[in-house]
Amino acid sequence: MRGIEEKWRRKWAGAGVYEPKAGKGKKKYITAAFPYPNSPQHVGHGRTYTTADIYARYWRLRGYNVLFPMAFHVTGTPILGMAKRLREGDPELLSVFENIYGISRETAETLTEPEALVMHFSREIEEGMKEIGYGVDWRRKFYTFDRHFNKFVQWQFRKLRQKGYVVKGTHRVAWCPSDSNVVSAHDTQGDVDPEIEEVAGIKFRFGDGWLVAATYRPETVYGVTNLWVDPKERYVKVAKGEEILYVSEKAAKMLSLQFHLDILGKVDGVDLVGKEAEEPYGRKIPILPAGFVDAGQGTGVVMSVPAHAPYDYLALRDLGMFGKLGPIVMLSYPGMRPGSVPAGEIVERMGIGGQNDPKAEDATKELYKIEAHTGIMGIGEFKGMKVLEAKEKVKVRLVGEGKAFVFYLLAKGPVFCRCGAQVGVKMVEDQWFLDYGDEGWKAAVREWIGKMDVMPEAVRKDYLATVDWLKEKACTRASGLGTPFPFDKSKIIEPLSDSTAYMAFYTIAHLLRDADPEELDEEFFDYVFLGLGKGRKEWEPMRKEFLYWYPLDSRHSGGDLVRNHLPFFVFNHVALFPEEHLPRQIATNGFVMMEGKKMSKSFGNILPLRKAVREYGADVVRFSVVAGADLAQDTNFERSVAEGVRGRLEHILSLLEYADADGNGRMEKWLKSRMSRRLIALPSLYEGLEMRALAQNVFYEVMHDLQWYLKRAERPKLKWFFENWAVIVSPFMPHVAEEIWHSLGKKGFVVDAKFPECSEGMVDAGLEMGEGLVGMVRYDVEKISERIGAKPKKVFVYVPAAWKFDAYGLMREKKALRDLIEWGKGSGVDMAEVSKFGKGLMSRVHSLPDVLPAEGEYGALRDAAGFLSAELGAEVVVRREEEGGHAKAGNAMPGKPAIVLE
RNA sequence: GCAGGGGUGGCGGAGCCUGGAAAACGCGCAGGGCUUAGAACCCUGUGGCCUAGCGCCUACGCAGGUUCAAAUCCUGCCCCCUGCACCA
Repeated sequence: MRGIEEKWRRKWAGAGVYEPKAGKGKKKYITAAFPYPNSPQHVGHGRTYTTADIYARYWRLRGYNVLFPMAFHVTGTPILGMAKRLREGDPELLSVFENIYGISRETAETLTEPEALVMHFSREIEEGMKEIGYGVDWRRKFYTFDRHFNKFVQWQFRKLRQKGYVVKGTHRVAWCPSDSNVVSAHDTQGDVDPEIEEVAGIKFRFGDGWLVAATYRPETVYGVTNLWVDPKERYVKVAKGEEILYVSEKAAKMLSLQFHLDILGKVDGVDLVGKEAEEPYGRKIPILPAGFVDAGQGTGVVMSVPAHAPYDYLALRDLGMFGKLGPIVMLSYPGMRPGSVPAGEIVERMGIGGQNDPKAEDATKELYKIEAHTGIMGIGEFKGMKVLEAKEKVKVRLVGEGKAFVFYLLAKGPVFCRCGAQVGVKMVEDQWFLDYGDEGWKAAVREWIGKMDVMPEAVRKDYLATVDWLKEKACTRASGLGTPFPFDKSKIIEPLSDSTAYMAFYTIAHLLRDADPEELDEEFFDYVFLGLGKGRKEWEPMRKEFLYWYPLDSRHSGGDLVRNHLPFFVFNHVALFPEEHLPRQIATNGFVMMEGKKMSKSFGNILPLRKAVREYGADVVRFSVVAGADLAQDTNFERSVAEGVRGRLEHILSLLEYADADGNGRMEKWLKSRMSRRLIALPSLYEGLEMRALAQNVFYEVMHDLQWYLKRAERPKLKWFFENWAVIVSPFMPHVAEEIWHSLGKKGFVVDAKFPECSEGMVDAGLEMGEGLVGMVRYDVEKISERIGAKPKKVFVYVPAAWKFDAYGLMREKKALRDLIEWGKGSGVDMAEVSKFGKGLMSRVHSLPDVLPAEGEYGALRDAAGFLSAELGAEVVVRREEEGGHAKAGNAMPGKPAIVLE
């Protein structure tokens, strides 16, 4: 198999089959998301590319000029970390390289620079793509750190800025103060996702300044009875602008990432205890000690609402002060007993001992859920309003009155960086954004998504939902490979922002090989991509190339890009190009699992693409990664299935010996009829990328047909079959198809052949029904033999009486016994029989299937009598019910002949 | 919390949009064929019961409803998966 594959790949390449010329006839331009070369590809990566390649190959067969290019996305930071770890000789990574990627230590030691690393994996991936037979136009290959490409991206950002879509502002990120770096989930201890949440810091007048309590429930300020501090912690007096605040020392450290704070002095928590503070509406409340206060979260000060917060209730009870202070019940909800204290009730119900009882956390969550979602405010300006709405109103009001300020902290905190330091929330100044929150831009994007083809269609909703919640996207990073940001060259454009319009760049990439990147200025790209300005003579070919290939006809990627890359891609196209150059279609697919499990390094179950190709052959791998499930679903790569595919393929190739002849007998007509059905159905299946149905129609069901044909035909004549099958299967299995094509003595390549035209006229439903009948009779006879435990010597098959066919047709049409009885009166048939027949059909009168006419049924069975005799090892006699001879003959129904065994 | 998707045999999954004989196709398993043997391949079977097949019964997360007819349409409930960003 491998020899065959390599032979055809070489011939295709030699003939430049996949290097289309612009400007000739109808075209299809198809791209798949370019790979990030930080590892070799596994079979999972193969799914998207194979899907796109199949799609591209289908359109070639339909006579389109098809462009399917590929490049490498080397932008990003992970590759920097990987190079660093290689430099340091990280044993874990070296082991992954050796055991999973198959890269020797000696080679790994040469890959300590990011550039060397990406080039190594790019070559590896490119080789793999060639080996699996993707019809890529490699002349257009580029890397996203190429200077030509950098110029293109910078042009793109200039255009976006001219439209006001590139903006500058502050931005909050999870931040490690020790590393001075942005922290994401894989940088934290325990891989905690550092989720940023907004909280209200409510100010309580205290001495010369304010004690600040952080809360998610600002609306409960009306129920506050006291403040909590941790007596064992140290607190600090700080200046935030004009204001003087008191917070815990640990909290101050975290807050200083968000605000400029000057530390003025220190005070021990225990010294705060017993003092008084004033809540925003003037009530004096005491400051009390509590053990549950976490000085590292929020501000280290907690406002106490004992009626609605189990912790506050418990801490107050632990102090023996419950009842002396409040409680103030400030909201109610359906099902709450009048006069009850919700926090007290839940604490009693759950039998919670004190503030250190772990169950207190569950009680808090449960009560919060009820109160936040169903609660109604009972006191204050917002009395009668839903808690859910009041929450926001109270916050805005307090902030407006200077009695609170908004800040951010990490949910589920405290979160720790791998280096050990506590992670905080930092406000980054001078951050550049792409303003995907711009309503005008969004509206245009929504409109275009409405017009585009989306496959699978169900995903359209996801795109629209994503567009709705998209807002400013930080588009630069401090480091990494890629394109320098044109308005601040010290920054690099981050990977999801430099990969949104590169499909346009492919159209000219091969013509820029020898160009000086410095000459690729705004004027150049304006002319080539937008037709602006006068242009120069030497730019003409590129302008033509772009105008020919654009718009992009189909974009392919994994479903994981639906929430980021793909909407960005639409946003950027909408911003840059006129409507006639906007993408026409997006197709996304699910993941590939390995033997039912997610592929991952830790499971050690990653099957590299090139290894799979070596083991099973390119065509088998291509088929296996796409045919197992519909586009949207996750699919499963199973070795047993791949082996099954390979086995069937070998079987089918062994039938090539029968490809020397054509025939026009009953069974050849039958096979042509079956195939014609598929040929007629296939275009819409290919165009809709209905992978599961395609797999059935070009492979599995074709096998079934062949098996029946081989059983029924005297001497197989498969020339016509192979001539057509080679073409329709070639998108999935181009190498095998090419081999068949040439063994038939065909000229040219099958990958360039014309998709077989087929007319309805070649479908013979009657013939197929007849064969169905033959199969059914065989099945029934075997069933009966089994039941009576004896092989028959003679089998009588009775075709029903002619009148039954008329009666059946009448029942199908009228669906009423009365009409049949009327008909029976004039037919001369015994009325008892007519009535019995009709009653038998009544229960399923709404779903009677189409059947052959009497002569057709008789003819089909008579023709197959010899075959049935041989199969059943008994003489088979086909008779008409009218001929009589056996009592059971009367049981015959259209589509269900009576059978008598002797 | 918000958004999106999903519950069908031993398993992966068709069927749902557009109601009309659920389980296509594959995997696994069982029996048989071909082989010195094996692998591969081929054939047959695979919810239960049965008055020889053409038959009956039971099944599509749970509970209702609409209909001559519901896996499919409607209502309520239960459970599961994915995403929530600056990152590939």
